[in-house]
Amino acid sequence: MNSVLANLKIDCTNCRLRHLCIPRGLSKQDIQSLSDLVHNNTLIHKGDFIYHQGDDFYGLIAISAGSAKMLSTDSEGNENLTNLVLPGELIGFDGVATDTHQCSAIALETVSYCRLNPDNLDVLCNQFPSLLRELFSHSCEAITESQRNPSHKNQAASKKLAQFLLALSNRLRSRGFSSTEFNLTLNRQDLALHLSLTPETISRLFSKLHKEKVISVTGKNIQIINPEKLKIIATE
Amino acid sequence: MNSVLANLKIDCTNCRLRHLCIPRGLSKQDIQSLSDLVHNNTLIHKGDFIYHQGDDFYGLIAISAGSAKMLSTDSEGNENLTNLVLPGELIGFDGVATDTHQCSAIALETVSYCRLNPDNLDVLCNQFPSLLRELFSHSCEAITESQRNPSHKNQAASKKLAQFLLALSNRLRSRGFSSTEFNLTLNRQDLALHLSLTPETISRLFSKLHKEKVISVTGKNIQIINPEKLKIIATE
DNA sequence: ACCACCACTTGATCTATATCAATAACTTGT
DNA sequence: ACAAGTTATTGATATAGATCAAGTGGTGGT
Repeated sequence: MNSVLANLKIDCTNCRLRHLCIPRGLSKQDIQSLSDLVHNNTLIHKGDFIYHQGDDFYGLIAISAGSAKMLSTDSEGNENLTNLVLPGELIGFDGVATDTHQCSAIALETVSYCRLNPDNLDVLCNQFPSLLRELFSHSCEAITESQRNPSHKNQAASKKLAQFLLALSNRLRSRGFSSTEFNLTLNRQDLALHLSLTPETISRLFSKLHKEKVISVTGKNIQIINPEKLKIIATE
Repeated sequence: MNSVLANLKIDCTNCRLRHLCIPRGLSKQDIQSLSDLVHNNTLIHKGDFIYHQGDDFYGLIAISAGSAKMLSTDSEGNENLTNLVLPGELIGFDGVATDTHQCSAIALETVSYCRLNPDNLDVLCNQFPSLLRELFSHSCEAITESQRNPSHKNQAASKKLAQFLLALSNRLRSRGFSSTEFNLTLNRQDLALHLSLTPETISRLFSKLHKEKVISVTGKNIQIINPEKLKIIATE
């Protein structure tokens, strides 16, 4: 490949997201080794599955662009939207313990991702205990997070929505995106599923917050107009 | 110590819980090394804290007898009962990522536990990558579990309670206890907190299930009389 | 550009569970 | 064994959000 595009090849050493992704805590040399083993920047489209619930463990996946949703269907057939995944975030942990994915990961828009497959993950973990240590720490953080702030918890619907919006805003900021205006890639149905509410309630809440000039809602475009007020709603 | 009690000294190689505890996946020799580094069988009483939220990471702790509750207070001061812990279960993961415990662990009755302190954990993980691998797997399982089956999720109160009782019954069975009759060490208030309900609702549900002869409730003693019916309630 | 479909909004009603309140049954300490 | 405090039960009422229903708007395909 002799084009200018060749110079744009992204690997882990020059990835803008490297401090948010797998290599946290690795040396520069370690990152190079990681980079050699990672499948870089696979591109998929809206609605495509990154992996399906029930699939063999597909490896650890860092979303480099776009967003995805994690969907899990329980034994009764009820769907659960466990997470919204943003660029720089890592998924695939649901396949580690059982070697079978317990959730599906589905693109909400065009998504680009990097993947460390299970074999290479083993190789790398044997070579660099610090990576495994990092992954252990990462997964412990996720447990604590999901147990301490369960978005499903019974509480005022407005509080749940405000907390979701503020958490999303913070995650976007920490990843270099605007924290005050963003595109909500989840639709009302998915958001309702995530917060254990109905689409009608979500819709009414958006209308109310819009009318009260706390946020501006135009379809999927959200602007946070009065973050202070939103924080009050999130805590009352 | 020249008494017969000396012969009862329990270490990881002869612990009845070894297959449920930290050593899953370790060789016999590895288990011996583990045993040498573990503080065995500390005894504490009802209401005592194993560690407090905010404490420095205290290590990984295996409950060998008795039960405990994990309590987490969020920034607004709301308490959350994230888990009930049974003998053979491992806690302390909430201190790994930040080196500070994000939850408190409190004995619900007389509790005996073994502890692997942070320094020895590091030593052991460097020596036996398979232990770290095991811990990583364990924590991934916990993430998946808590995201897939959020006990806080909005759904019929009777369904949440039935699911809780069945899950508890299964955990007890897998640890060699009776799955049909047990002592509920959580009080109504704690159980309400755990399921995001009120103590009044818990009480009414117990009365109803008792009247319908699904379970028998005498204070904290629970007998599961009609497990099939309970399963139906848990899924409807 | 138009049509058909799907997602979203808005309104009216219903219901499960919270809340408030009073009593009953345990615990704990002396 | 008793008193005092705590925890659990039971009842009456209020309310947030689900459900049912109808209408609106945006999107994608031909």
